[in-house]
Amino acid sequence: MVRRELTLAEITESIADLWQPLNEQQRALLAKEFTIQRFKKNEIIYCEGDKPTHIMCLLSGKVKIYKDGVGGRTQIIRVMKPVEYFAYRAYFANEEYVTAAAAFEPSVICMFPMNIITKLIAENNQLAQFFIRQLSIDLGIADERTVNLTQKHIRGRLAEALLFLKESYGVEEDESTLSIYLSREDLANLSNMTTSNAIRTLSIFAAEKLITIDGRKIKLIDEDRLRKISKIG
Amino acid sequence: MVRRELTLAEITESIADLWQPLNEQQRALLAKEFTIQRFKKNEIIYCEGDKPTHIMCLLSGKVKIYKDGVGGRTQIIRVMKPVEYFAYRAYFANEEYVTAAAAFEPSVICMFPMNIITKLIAENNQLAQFFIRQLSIDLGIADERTVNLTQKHIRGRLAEALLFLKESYGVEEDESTLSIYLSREDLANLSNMTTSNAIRTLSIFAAEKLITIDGRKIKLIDEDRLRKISKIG
DNA sequence: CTAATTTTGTGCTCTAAAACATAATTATAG
DNA sequence: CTATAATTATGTTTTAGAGCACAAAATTAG
Repeated sequence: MVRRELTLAEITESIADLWQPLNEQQRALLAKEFTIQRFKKNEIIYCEGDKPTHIMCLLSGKVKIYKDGVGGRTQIIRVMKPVEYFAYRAYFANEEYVTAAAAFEPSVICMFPMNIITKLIAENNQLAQFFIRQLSIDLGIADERTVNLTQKHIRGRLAEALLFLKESYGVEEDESTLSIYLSREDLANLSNMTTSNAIRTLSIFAAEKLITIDGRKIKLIDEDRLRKISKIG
Repeated sequence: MVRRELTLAEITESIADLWQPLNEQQRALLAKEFTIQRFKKNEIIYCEGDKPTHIMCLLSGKVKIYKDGVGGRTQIIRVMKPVEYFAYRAYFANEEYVTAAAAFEPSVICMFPMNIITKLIAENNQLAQFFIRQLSIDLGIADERTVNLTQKHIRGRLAEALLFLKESYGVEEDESTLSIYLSREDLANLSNMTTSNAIRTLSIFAAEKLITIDGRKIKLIDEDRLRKISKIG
């Protein structure tokens, strides 16, 4: 892959949510201040406890937001796809990060200093409303997720994770192979189970012809039934 | 208890977070539009699936935000104390409620139409920032909670819930009896466990002299150890 | 290419917590 | 005040899922 520089035009097209509400002067300010950073596969983007300074926009690649809990277990809280914004919550709440972020795949991230963003928010109400909306959506997802992760059984949680991955990252040309190739461990951390249970349950799903597996390639065969399994828990 | 009408002065003092950023004209608009509603113990305030129309401010009483999940189980997502705002997330996200709310105790709630609030947000940036901050804080709590509820063991979750209740609602004059008297079922729904496990674990805690129980009165005796149990999970 | 390491797959064991059963209390309703 | 229902308490059984062991396969490093 050629690592040429992205042009300003390409970037501003990508970051529309942030860019569009701004006037000329505000855009000039933002254009002057952002930086682009590249992350390798599995590279950590920020850690729990770090002080937040920048809002990040994933331009390309795939990113996980996760949290290490008790007993060496990890929970993937959400996943980011282009062109989504993340890493700003803690700053707004005036906290350190309570989560960490890492790249599933090689990723390109655009960073804007949060002090600029708060300045822009203060003078641009549409931008404020963008964040209100985004945070509200994410909070709803978090509430939903809490209940699903705590109440559903393993099969339900894994089925849900597979459908969620399809929804988030889409499928390949065959219309059914997930476009993201996760390790069994990541899949387990997404669905709140041990790695061996993720492996086992995946095998069972394959035996039941709900999916086919070929290494990390997962193909959803019977989505209706997966949806049912996810629903009933 | 006398159910006299609250005066405007009393109310505006209570709702400072919302009121304070506003100018005279905005305050007049808000004062004209709010309503006060009383809820009996255990009365439902709104249901999952309802369309959100008002932001609510709990003036007095105690409220739970909860979610019914699979298999007849319920998860208490958060609890409200005076003078906190709630029930606005879904409106901002342009969704129906994904949670329900009910009164733990007789409660008085001040309701403001959300269309007025959005109008005020559009013209008052401080108000917008209040919501950004609040949503950011709540999202951090939700992320934290997801991991605690999924990874900690029963003892850890119950200890955490007890400490959380102290922090949220405080204690009586003896400095150690929780000011909220929950049913064992509510306690279980708060800590993601069955009612019998809440009862059992509470008894064990009492036997270990971590707490004393007298009906629904719970007294925290050894907070340090409770904190340790909560921490290690 | 070979060795070392990581990831995946399966089987087996063990345990935390759910599910169930049954009293004993305590509220609530008529 | 009594009857009914709900809540609390405890004991027992069952089971979902964690934990562990080990082998096979796939990556990665040298």
